[in-house]
Amino acid sequence: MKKETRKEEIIRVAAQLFKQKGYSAVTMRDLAKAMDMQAASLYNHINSKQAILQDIILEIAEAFTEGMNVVISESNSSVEKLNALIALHVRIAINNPEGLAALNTDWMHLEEKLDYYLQLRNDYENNFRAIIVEGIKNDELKPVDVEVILFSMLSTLRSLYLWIPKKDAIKRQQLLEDLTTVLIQGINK
Amino acid sequence: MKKETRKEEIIRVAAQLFKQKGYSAVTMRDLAKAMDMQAASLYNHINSKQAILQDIILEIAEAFTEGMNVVISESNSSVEKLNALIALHVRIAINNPEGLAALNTDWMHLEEKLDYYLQLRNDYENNFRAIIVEGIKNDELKPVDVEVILFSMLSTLRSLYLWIPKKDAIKRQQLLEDLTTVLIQGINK
DNA sequence: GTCTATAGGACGATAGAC
DNA sequence: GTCTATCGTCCTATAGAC
Repeated sequence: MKKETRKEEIIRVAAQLFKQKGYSAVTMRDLAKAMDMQAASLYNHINSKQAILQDIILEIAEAFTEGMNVVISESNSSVEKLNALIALHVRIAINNPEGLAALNTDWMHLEEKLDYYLQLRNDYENNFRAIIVEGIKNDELKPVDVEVILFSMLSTLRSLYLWIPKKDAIKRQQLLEDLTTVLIQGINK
Repeated sequence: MKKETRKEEIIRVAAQLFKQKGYSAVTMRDLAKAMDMQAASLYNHINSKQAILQDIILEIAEAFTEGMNVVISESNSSVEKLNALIALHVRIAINNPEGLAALNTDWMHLEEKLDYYLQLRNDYENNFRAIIVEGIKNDELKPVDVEVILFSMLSTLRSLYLWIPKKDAIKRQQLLEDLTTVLIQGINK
């Protein structure tokens, strides 16, 4: 494990604050206070507040894109692909819940990089949708409206960052199994 | 239908802006521009920016509390209660998607009313959890971890405001039926 | 790499004329 | 009920000393 640079530390602490209050409500003075330094000193490590947001969001968005490509190329059945996507979301949510919070709630405050982010998100959703369509076509999934399935799964998976931090390590292992059951098999007996 | 007062109009337009950029990023000058008036003039109708947020969020939070009380007193089986809760969320999301956005993403910017809001939300979640526990106990639901079921259902239902506006009226009627299938029966064939 | 000082502008909100 | 003018504060970011 490489030692964390000062810049990485600032970005990590910023993500924590963004999760609590949102990007717009966090000031550089707030961030400086949490880092135990003066606001002006932050600018020796980062270029702007906006650049911090870009770092946080784009790193995760690109991890999802990469993960999706692996799932598409390596998994076989549609249900297998959906299982792999659930695992992808759980893994990223455990690794970086604060960054995911920023991605989910503050993406609209991206400036130059907004279009790039929206393109990544759109591609991801289209790939997710195609897997569901395929699953219905080959009779693996119930013939429910594709958009409703997509919406329900993505809503749950995108909210994981809110719940993961409340679970201890043991329960997190169980989470993946239970979540797969609920999302794929339903809760009705 | 009563005619909309100027105050109600301001609050409605504010909710639209809050949904787009979040409470902190919307300025009174933004709101004034959307209302086609000067920022100072807003203060003849509302007391403060904070008071607008309170109006939007607490009205919806209280509607959920009232809806939950009706569900608990009127429905019989656990699955029936869950069906009624899904319908409650769909109804409120259709009526006021902008207000729901503020409730979901800007509740932490409530000041004096924050504790009251958190109490309502906590009571609501406890009632929801009790219904799931009851359903597992009387063998209506699969014995999956209660928190995972609660998390999955609430995540989907709380995100409805993002998807409802994208659907036309016909598809909205279908939404309730499909959503119930997905959330209760699962998607696996 | 951190500090003090501050530029230059935007913020929420009020005063008072009409 | 809306306007113009403005107050006092806070914002992001830079300059320059150490």
